[in-house]
Amino acid sequence: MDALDILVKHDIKPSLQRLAVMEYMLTHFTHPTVDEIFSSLSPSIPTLSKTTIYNTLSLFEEQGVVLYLGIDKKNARFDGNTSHHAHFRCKNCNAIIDIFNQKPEDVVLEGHPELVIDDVQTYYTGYCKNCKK
Amino acid sequence: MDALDILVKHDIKPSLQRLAVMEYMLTHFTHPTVDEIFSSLSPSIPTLSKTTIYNTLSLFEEQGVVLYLGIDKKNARFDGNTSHHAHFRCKNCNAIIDIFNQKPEDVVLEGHPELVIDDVQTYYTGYCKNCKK
DNA sequence: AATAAAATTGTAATGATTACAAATGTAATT
DNA sequence: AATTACATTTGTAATCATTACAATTTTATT
Ligand SMILES: [Mn+2]
Ligand SMILES: [Mn+2]
Ligand SMILES: [Zn+2]
Ligand SMILES: [Zn+2]
Repeated sequence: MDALDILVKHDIKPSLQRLAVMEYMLTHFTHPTVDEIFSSLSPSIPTLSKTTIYNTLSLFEEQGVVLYLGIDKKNARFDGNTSHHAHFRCKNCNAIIDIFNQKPEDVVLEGHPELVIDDVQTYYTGYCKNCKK
Repeated sequence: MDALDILVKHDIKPSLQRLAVMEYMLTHFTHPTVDEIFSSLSPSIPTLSKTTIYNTLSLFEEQGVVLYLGIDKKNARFDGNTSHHAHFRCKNCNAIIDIFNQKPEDVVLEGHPELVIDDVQTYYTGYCKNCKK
């Protein structure tokens, strides 16, 4: 399913800018920052504004087509992969790595029937292969 | 174990300000923000500076006596309870609730032997008892 | 008491995010 | 095709939590 399909399916009008951002998120599962997305798209869309990136990602997040990651203290990170997975951040190089082999934590719900849980994010912190030792 | 014990055990010189912050964290497991801590302590320590709160919490976090929580998009949150537990944030009232009955996720390590994992934080988002429906 | 080191304080700088109004683009209507 | 309404984008300015830093105060050492 390509960028256009995803946008129309979520009732998001597929403007040039929105398509570009969606396309970027579907081809870069690097959990990019706003600046990284802007810097990458800016050359091909010379009139692009950083505000549009903020607006677009905010809209995408509301509609559930991207994930907001609060794993990085400095910048917001976004993930075009909305399937259930956790994340690891290297304290040294700040890389964010997907952790797919995680057990679903829905067992937790048992203990808190009074809470309505919409989302779960698990963030690991440590050192990646290149940075350890 | 009281505030003084914890500080000396972690080689943190127990100044008046540090003791006050530590004492606050041990009696308020509400995951307070810097402002909340400052506002609460400021009356009794009139010369207190907000920078000191930042410095102190940063030192405490390095020494592992408090936990930094990145669950809140706006402000940093801190937790005087460093035992393994997850957190829930209500999208409406922004309250942060402890989730204790969680299975340890160390099973995840099996799938990523190349990573050195120092810390895990799990953040749930949704609506609390008062705010749901 | 004098000196050195550590901690605190106040103020200024930083920088990511948000607010907002003007400009542009798109769709509907006559 | 012109007009109007509406949605989106853009640029700039404001916000505000956090950090940097130098001056001051406190504490330890000689
Ligand atoms: Mn991911
Ligand atoms: Mn807690
Ligand atoms: Zn690394
Ligand atoms: Zn609530």
